[in-house]
Amino acid sequence: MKPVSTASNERFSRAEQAYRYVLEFIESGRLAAGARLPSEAELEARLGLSRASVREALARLRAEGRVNSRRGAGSFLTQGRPAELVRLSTITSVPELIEWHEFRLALESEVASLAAERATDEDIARMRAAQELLMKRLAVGPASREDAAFHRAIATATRNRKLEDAIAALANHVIEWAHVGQVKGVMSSAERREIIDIEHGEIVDAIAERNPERARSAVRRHLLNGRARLLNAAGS
Amino acid sequence: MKPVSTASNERFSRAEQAYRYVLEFIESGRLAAGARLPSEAELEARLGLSRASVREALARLRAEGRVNSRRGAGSFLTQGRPAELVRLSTITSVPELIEWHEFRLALESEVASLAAERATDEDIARMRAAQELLMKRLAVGPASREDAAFHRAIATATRNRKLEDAIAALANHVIEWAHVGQVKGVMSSAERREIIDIEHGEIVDAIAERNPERARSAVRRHLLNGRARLLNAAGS
DNA sequence: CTATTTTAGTTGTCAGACAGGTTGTCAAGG
DNA sequence: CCTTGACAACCTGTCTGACAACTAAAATAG
Repeated sequence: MKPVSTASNERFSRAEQAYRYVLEFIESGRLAAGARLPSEAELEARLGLSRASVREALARLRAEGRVNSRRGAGSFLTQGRPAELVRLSTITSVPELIEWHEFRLALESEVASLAAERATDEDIARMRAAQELLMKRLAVGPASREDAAFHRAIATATRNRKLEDAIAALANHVIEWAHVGQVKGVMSSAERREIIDIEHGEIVDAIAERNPERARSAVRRHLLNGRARLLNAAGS
Repeated sequence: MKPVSTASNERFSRAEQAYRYVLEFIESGRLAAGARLPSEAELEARLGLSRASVREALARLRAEGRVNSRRGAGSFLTQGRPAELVRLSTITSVPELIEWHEFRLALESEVASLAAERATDEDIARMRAAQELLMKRLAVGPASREDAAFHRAIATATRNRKLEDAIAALANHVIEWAHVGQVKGVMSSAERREIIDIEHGEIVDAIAERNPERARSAVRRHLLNGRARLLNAAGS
């Protein structure tokens, strides 16, 4: 049953042969956007491979977003673009930093609201723990990682993987490039620490009390204050 | 008023359950970079799934570059991380569709609010034009592109390129995969058209009025209604 | 101690089967 | 005419069991 291996073919796994075949089929343009591609059984027959190999190839194409499979119906070409969301590129200017900051604000305020609706007691305990760790580290130096971890702990409570991933990536990204704005400034580090403690505390309290609106505005205030701190140091 | 529960739903495919399990295992940090993950047989036993499902999950992780497998040896974590925000990959289940929908809601409501603060008269004219085009096309058939264009017109007014790009990508993505939910509705297409017309009208009016809060809640209502329409099979 | 062989464990692939969902057909009834 | 409902054919998702190809570590022979 197995295909006579013209030994040069054996450099690719069976699954990869199938992958290349389908990919070429797609990119040759023989299929319109959204069209159905041959069924797994059909490919199996055409390629002389087992369904497992064919399915492995399709799984890869699915993960790459080129193909979409619907049970009972078939596998279809994805219409339009290959689609990434947005790339986290290097930040080179203050306006760009602000753009990301707005992006973050949009996600985090909604996240806080959702967290207030869905957080378990364990979630809230984790937030408090993260906050405590952050303050402890902040007492002896910078603590970007811990700050990101705190925001991530909130995102976890939403039970939404996409939001969680985005928050984690964004928090890291914005924090990492914060040096584009002049951070060191008007405020003593002790002062900053105290403000962060208060603001984070308000966020967690609002979530603990299951108050979505309060959580949303607490986050909003926190991030807007952070932005103001960032900018007015650069401004004056 | 209770939100649709996204967390405990058993509607994840088996392969996706496995995917999420392994992904969480990876990201929990219990594994060093380059370390070996549990064998397929082990995962099979832990999750109570068949090897086929486990392999499908691993295939996806391989395609995403998080894992690489060596025959005879095992599957290993890849070292180093891609610095993307979040990838718009295949949507395979209703809960996943809802996750993206929530993501979109977070961005779009903030976008509407910013648009209300910043939109020029030209921006608003463009929104109205996009809306008109959408309704015209909707009269003769589906008009996903035009719908996405409308939402993008709003995003443009924020003068934030990151938000604009993300909105465009997300609107396309969610719309494109909408078939995962139950699209066929209790509602006639004429009814749907009218509702969309009204809801979109409210959004533009709020922005034209320069009323951020009203714009935010109009978008919120629009998207939540859209989601309800999408999921409608379970509803009422 | 070194070199070789054995052995247990792991991924890749094959085969067949069934479950659960979709789509087009077609006849009955308005 | 066309709508409606049942139905059959088809498709993907998943399970089961098996074997082949390969690796790495243990066991063994020198």
